[in-house]
Amino acid sequence: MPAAAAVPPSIAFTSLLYKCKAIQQFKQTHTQLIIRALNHPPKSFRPIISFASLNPHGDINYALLLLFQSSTPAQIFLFNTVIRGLSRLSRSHYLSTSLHLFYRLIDLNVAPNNFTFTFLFQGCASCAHFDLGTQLHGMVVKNSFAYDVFVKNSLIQFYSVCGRVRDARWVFDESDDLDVVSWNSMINGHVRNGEILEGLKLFDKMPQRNDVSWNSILGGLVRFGSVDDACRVFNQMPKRSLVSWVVLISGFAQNGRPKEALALFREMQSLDLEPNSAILVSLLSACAQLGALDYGNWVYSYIQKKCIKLDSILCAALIDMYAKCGSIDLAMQVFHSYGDKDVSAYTSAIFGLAMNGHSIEAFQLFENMKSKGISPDSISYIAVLSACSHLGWVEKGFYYFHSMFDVHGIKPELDHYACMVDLLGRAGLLEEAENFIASMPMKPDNVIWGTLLGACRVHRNAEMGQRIGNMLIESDQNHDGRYILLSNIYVETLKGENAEEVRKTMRKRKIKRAPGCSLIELDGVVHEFLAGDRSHEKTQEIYQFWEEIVKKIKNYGYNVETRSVMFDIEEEEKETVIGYHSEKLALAFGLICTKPGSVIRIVKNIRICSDCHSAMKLVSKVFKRKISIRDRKHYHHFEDGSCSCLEYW
DNA sequence: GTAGGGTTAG
Repeated sequence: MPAAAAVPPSIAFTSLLYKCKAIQQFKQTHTQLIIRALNHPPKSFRPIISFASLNPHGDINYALLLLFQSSTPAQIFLFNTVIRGLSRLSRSHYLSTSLHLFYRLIDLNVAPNNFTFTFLFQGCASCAHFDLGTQLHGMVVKNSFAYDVFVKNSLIQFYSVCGRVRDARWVFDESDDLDVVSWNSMINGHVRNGEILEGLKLFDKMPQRNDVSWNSILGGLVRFGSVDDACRVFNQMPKRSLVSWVVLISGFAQNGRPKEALALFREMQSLDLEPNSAILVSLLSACAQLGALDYGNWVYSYIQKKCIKLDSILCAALIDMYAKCGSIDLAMQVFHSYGDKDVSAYTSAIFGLAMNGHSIEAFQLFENMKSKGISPDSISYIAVLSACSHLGWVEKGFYYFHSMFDVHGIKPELDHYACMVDLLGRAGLLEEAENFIASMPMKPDNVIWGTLLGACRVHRNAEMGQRIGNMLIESDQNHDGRYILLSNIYVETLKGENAEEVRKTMRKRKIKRAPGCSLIELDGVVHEFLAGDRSHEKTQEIYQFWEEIVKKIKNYGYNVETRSVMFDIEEEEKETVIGYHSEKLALAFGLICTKPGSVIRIVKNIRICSDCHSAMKLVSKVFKRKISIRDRKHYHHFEDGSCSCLEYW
């Protein structure tokens, strides 16, 4: 035998276990240990239980098994390690297991210590288990572990997460040995509960600030204050960490300011800072909002180049970006190439298929997901209901709506009801939609009524439209879109006077109509057009070319359709206004600047009008171009004279 | 070969 045999294998393997970094290495060593040492020597328990409990690739059940199999006397250290691992998993059944271990310790006459309580409070915080946490707090006070600053900090965190900011503050105020983490936890407690001013007050009083405190304030302003205030704080910060960039970039992306998100990222790049996956998710969301496919492609290639792990969030964001940029094929390529599909990857793909006019495939994917044993969640139901809506499949919609609770125990929320109202409304079943709203177990919100109002317009129901429209503009006076909808319903049902009344009210209340705006990306630069816009550097060319386009498509039967224009302008002017709708300018620009045969992609902030819709169909035929337009609600892929929406919109 | 906490993320 070689000289190494002199070292007893159990000790040799135990020391090897400490050195393992990767799961494969750990498993191999572990297997060898079991084979060569015939069993787990007591000394090997610590590294194995630590790895199994705490490593992301570990196995908490294995740790539990070993803990209970051990014939040596119970050691508080090992119990604490497993409780710590359980707490991290943030699932209530794991929290019960932790509690079970805690009582077992007491049964065995082993005293829990300050570590035990810290980990238990972390578990209570991650499951927001208020009752259990307060009971344990009582024990902590009795055992005077409450003097440990770690225990106190975990209590502050626990109460804050449970929304009990007063209790958290009580722990904080009672203590005289606070450290920087206590301050940060308390500031964050105020901020996450919407008490920004309290958070700021504490921030001002803080003896020393590190970047975590700044980031808490920054995050609070993004969530509950304003992104502009957050910007000001960002500019004042003595030192920014990666988290600061994450917060502000995602703040822009989530508040409908995608261009600023991209601009801030550019600034970050100029400082040679590398983005993490949270930033990439925000960039993808910004690209999705802008329809910026080239930029989105760049993000994807960056992920591949830097070998950034494609987790399920990043994967879902990529699928969403491609789908919203009109490239459903690329979206599905990402989806299929992703090995570890979870419900969010499926949901993004189902949404993407539905929104791009492939509802049948969306249903198939939903069924396919279930057959793989992945349970649909509340959001995936919204995706599949929207697929029903795109096809006008009312019965199927109700089938899914009922199966949600009956089969999967998911209670329908406002969004699901809104999908159903949209489905019924678009299918022309307006009264059924109204009855459905009346049957809701919760109070319908304005989004639901707005959905029905939209359906009233599509189906020209002036009576119901008037009733609901008036109710809506009174209950939410600042929403410009609903005034427009109502006045258009009047115009289209030949009730010009009523329409004029709506306009008057709008003027009196100083409500401005949000301008229609279209975006088109060219070589990574996003160009923006408003209706009748003359600010683009190629304006002259664009307008001239549009005139040529109109001449050509008129030969194929194009007639300017002015039905959906405001009623209070002359017929001739209507033609001019409608003639230069933003998507037409973007289209002309796209035709001038892109190679023949390439796809033209446009994103519009409001819904496309019927005149633009028929013009696009003809252009796709006459100029032999695929045109994809994403409007506020739907996708329109125009090809050879027809549209993927099949006129159902 | 006995450890622990605070900020971000669809």
